[in-house]
Amino acid sequence: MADGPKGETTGKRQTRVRRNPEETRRRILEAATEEFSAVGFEGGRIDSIARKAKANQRMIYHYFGDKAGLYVAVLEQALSDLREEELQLTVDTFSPREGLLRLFDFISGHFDRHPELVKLLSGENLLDAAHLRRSDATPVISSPLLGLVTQLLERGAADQSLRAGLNPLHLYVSMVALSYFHLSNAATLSVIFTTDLRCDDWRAEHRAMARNMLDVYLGAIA
Amino acid sequence: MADGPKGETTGKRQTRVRRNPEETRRRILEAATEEFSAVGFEGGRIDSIARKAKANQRMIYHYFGDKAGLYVAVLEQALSDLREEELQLTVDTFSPREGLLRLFDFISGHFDRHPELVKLLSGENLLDAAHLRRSDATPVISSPLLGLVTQLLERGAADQSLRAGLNPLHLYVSMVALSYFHLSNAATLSVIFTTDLRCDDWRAEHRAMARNMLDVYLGAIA
DNA sequence: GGCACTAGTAAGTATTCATTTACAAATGTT
DNA sequence: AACATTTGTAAATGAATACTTACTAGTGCC
Repeated sequence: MADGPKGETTGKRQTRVRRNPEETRRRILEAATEEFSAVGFEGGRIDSIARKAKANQRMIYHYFGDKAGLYVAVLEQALSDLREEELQLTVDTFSPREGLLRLFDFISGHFDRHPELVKLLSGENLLDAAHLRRSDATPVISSPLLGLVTQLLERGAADQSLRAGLNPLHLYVSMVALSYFHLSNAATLSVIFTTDLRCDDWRAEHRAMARNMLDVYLGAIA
Repeated sequence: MADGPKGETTGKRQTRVRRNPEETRRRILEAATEEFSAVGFEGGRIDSIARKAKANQRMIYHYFGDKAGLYVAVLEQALSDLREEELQLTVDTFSPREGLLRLFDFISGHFDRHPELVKLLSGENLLDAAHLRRSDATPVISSPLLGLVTQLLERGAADQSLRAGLNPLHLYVSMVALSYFHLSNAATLSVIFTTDLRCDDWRAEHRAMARNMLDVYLGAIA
């Protein structure tokens, strides 16, 4: 039983909520995603995350080990979510060109719907992917989408609707560049060009223009 | 005159180097550029910057006010350097299409030669351009390159080598996307795809592919 | 019901960090 | 030469921060 002084704190304590380890861990992860995507790893604060999660700081160390462990878990969760959606994609019923355009639509749509992923990836690159390199969850971060690009390019070479010998990784990186950059760098671009690159109209128009650029290119590499 | 205890420190002091305020300020700015481009604003450390600069921490506050002031000065310097190079560009003697390709070559070349600018811009976007917004050096951060894009598109519309009505900012942002993303996100892409996107061969090939994509697109919007 | 273990709370600790204080030396001005 | 100002050094300070310690309460198992 508690001694005097400590017994006093018992009176101060609010009644504890029922235990729910999965729910606590989930809330911590969600709060950490919000925090790290807003200010990056070094800007993130453990006490701020605990507060947002309505959990004790101790629980962060209990579930994740340390701040870096939490951050890696956040990255893995975000990349795992992306992978889950990528695994739903099928492009078998489309022509190679249309299939590639559908992949572009998926990529740009996913980044539009998940600005936190854009921020997390940008932040992790700032740190030279030092934390992601430590991840041992390779299967959850690997992207099946490159495989789809490869398949489509092979199919296009076979039916001669696309030129043979195209490098899928180069094409993939260009497609992602056209989907990602206007989101990731919207803040500085808006300041430098005194134009709001964040409004929905601008973004929709930009996606359409970028999609058209890709489409024209795919038509030309026929 | 020094009192007793403090007089003792005189004996400890190394002989001071000759004063050179411009040189000290330059070394601090250079060291801060290195530090902030490596780890971002929040990851940057004043003592680390002072050490790299071979200057006293006090001097950082003397010249720049505070950490944020130093960071803004770093951003302004980097953007001013870019602007200086952009102001050297002329595309008057080129066809609109060739002129735009030359601008693409400039953009991608500048980012290749200045990886610290890529990191600084990515880092500042992570912070929602909060520091850049505070900059009052608007003339040095504004980019003349968009004006060149605009001129070329207008000239192309006039001589009918390019379609009329194209939005210069959308085209500009796409051109920068194709020049920047493979550099800014090379770290995470290398981990996810277990391919080194940092080697020179990969980058040269990627630039050529991206340039071709732009070229094809410009040909198609004739 | 008792015991062992885990989830969770509250508070504390050591270190880090940006910034300031106090002062000395170099330099410019009179 | 004396004085004023600026550049620069060294150390200190207060706040922030990640993480740990000590403990309590909830839960599972026997």
